[in-house]
This record gives sequence, structure tokens and C-alpha cells, in this order.
Amino acid sequence: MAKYITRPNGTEDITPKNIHKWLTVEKIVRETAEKFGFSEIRVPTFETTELFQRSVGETTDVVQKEMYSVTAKETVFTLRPEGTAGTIRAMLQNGMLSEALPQKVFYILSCFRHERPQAGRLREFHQFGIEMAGSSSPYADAEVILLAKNVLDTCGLKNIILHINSIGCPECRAKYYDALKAYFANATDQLCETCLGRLERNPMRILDCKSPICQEIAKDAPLILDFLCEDCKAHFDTLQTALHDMNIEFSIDPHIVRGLDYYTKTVFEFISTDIGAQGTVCGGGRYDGLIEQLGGQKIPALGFGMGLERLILTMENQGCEFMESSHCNVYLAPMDDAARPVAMNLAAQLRDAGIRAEFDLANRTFKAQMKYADKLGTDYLIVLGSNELSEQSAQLKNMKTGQQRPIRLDAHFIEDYTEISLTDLFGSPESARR
RNA sequence: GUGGGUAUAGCUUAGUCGGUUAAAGCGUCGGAUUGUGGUCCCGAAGACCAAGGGUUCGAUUCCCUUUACCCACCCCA
Repeated sequence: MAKYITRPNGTEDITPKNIHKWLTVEKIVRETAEKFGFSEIRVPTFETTELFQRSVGETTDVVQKEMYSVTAKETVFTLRPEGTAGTIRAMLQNGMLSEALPQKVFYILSCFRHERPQAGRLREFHQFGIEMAGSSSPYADAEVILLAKNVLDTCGLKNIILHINSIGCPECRAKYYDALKAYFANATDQLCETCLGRLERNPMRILDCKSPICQEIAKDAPLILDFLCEDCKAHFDTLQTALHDMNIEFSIDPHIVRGLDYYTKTVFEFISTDIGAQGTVCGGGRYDGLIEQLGGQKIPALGFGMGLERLILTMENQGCEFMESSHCNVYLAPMDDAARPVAMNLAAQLRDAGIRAEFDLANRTFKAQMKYADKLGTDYLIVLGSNELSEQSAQLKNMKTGQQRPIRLDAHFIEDYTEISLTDLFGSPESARR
């Protein structure tokens, strides 16, 4: 008890008891992404630190205080704090952006951020994400949102609110920043300390402050939407029309400010109120400048990240259904040492036929084997004693119904098993084949 | 980084106003007469009561420190 080595703070073990939940969402996410024409990509868990500094942004909290970095052989590496940077880097490095555009990829990976853990926030967390590079169309924005929505719906989630906003291009944002700074300049004595710092670096974050005083002050602050240039405004309008056309409900939230520097124009979040303070299940947007910033051509792009822990948490709290875990199909119960090799051999035959088969490996008594098989939740059980071995025939017991049917142990073994299991499932093997 | 809370068997929790062998449920293992499970019944194993220090004749119970975990701020998925 005293000297166990425990897992690092903020990490989680996913045990066999819970793995079905992960398999469920991973399946949904893969199938949905593929339906939308996205292909899976896998990138390294760590990258050179410079990649994140240049993409996520030198002044962001993520880069300034949340990265796990190590120096190895004089190079500084960092465990990825998010998926976009590495993915775009990989697309560039593998020449994918010189192929026909748009390029559409998705990934399932873990990210690392050194924050204080709390409900829905871990230091190692898992993300499903997609990136689409090479489309400036607002329909691409709609498509990406649609894909996220599709995943959430397929998971069975309810009460997930979509918030969207546009933070404009660098040109309109510059004008907006000036206006914001001018507005808050009158209230510098009342703003909280963190907001005072934000005023210089990123005044938009003040709009997001939870302090009631700051909220009160920010209530009448100018809105980014009033400062959008023609192009950004048209883009945002078309996106809204597209969402309406697809019957996607959303609300415009001028206070959404993404904490990663690369975002431009559209930003969005899917928020759940069922998992505590960290309610953002999915967040993303457009980052038209990022590829160029990383040394590529001027190619517009967009994507999102979806927190799988938060997704599963919401599903649990809403009572959503998960796939069943895989369970034992046939348990072979050897009654003595003579029967053990026979059990092993029969199990091998079953496995070759694609059936999950197990047999006693703990030298349990016969009765204990029955109990154990019951705990495994096996569909069928076969008792192998001296009688069975000498007659080359045993009983295949259906553990749900208790019914037993004879099964030959010779060359007809698999044939008999198939016959009986199909009859149990469909009434008769013939109707199964129809 | 800043707050608040919690720390007793594998899990979920009692409990000791400081006093000999720390309790229950679940789980695990085994039994309930000879080769058939699930319910019920019986039994067993399993905890130096997070760690270190202090007060005391005596601490798992009180005090301090540390650590871990949880929740919130912050930030974000």
C-alpha cells in the first residue's frame, strides 16, 4: 500500500472495464470523419519546441507556462499541447499541400499541458481533431462544424450548444484592438489585474473575464462584429446562412476568444453544461495564416479539436449508450489434466474460426470453473471430462438458457458449433443464411 | 501559479468525544456429500487507519509539515 508507484498527476489509466467507451467514440469519430472525406494521419508525440512557439503563439498561456519540454542532445523538444501544429507541419513536410486541395485529415491523439487538473481537465488528454487545408469557402467552415455536430449527435448527446463568432482577419482585428484599448483606457483603475495585462497583449480576452466587475465594464464594449471588413463580414454571413440551411442551431457569441494565436475569422465552440466548469467539448475555427507562418504557401485552413475525455464524460452524465465490450464466446472446462491439452486444441480450432475461446488456466475445481465462466459472461461452455474424451462428444451448454446440445469433438467440431450457434441466434441455420 | 476540500482493506464507506485483537457492503478465494454457473446461506484472505514529526503514560483519532487526489480560479479540449 505504502510504496506503490502511482501514475503522474493529471493522467488517467483506461482499464479494460472502461475501454468499450473509448472504442465506441473512436469508432464513431473515425466513421464520421471518413464519411466526410477525411483520412487519418498520425504524427509524432513530440516536436521541436519552436514549432509550437511559431504556431500556437509565443504569448499564449499554453506556450508560456503549460508545455512539457525537455532538452535532449542540445535540441529542445515539447510534448504536443495540441494537434494542429504537428499536423500542419506533417502536411507541409510530406508535400501534401502540393497535391490537389483541399487536403482533409483527421487524428486521434493525446496532448499534454501542465495545468492544474480538475473535472474535465487532465494533463494528458485525448483529442479527436480534423484539419482541412486549401479552402477559403465559408462552406468549408460549415462543413467542419457539421462534422463535429454529426459526431456529437451520433454519440447521442443532447443539450450541446454551438457558439460561433468571427474574430476577423489581421486587418480588421487590428482596428478592433485599437477601439477596445480606447474603450478600456477609461476604466484601467477598475479592471482586475489579469485584465490589465490583457489590455496590452490581447484586449479581446477581457470580454471573456469571469470577474463581475470586468464583465460589467465590458458590457458596452465595442464588438468585433462591427469591425469586420467586407470580406470577413460576407464570409461570416454566408456561414450563418449555410448553418441555417442545414438546420444547425447556433448562437453568436462575440465573447468567444480562442487562446491560440493562429485563429482568424470563424471560431466556434460546442459547450456542454453537464460536466462541470470545463464545458467546451469541441473548439475550433479557421487559421488562414498558419501555413504561411510555418513556412508554407499562403493556404487558408481550418479545423477543430474535440476532447475525448469530455465527450465521454458528457455521454456518461447523460446516460448515453456505449458499444458492448467483447466477451468470451466459448469457455472450455477441462475436468482433469488429461483434458487440458484437448481444451487447448479445441480452443485453437475455435479461434481459427474467429470465435473467442478460453479455457481454464488457473487449475480451478470443476465447480469453480463454472462460476468463473459465468463471471466471464461466456455464451457457451463445454465440459471436458473422461467420458467426453472417450466418446469424442460433449455437451455445448448455452449459458443464457441453460440448454445443452451434443457437439462432436472430432473433425466435425466447428461444423457442429456453427450449426448450434446459428440455430440459437436465428432459429435455424437455414434462416440465418437467407 | 492561486484558493477550498478530502486522505481508513482492490472498490465504496462506517468508526474511535485519544485507551487491549479497526467495522460493513461490493469484489476476490473457498465451502454447502460424489461431474453443471447465476439467487440465498456459511467461511477465509485482505488495512502497520497517506507519509514524517509533535503533544501524551498511550494517537488511526488532537496539532504541524509534506505528499497525493478532488473541486474551483486561470486557461482550454
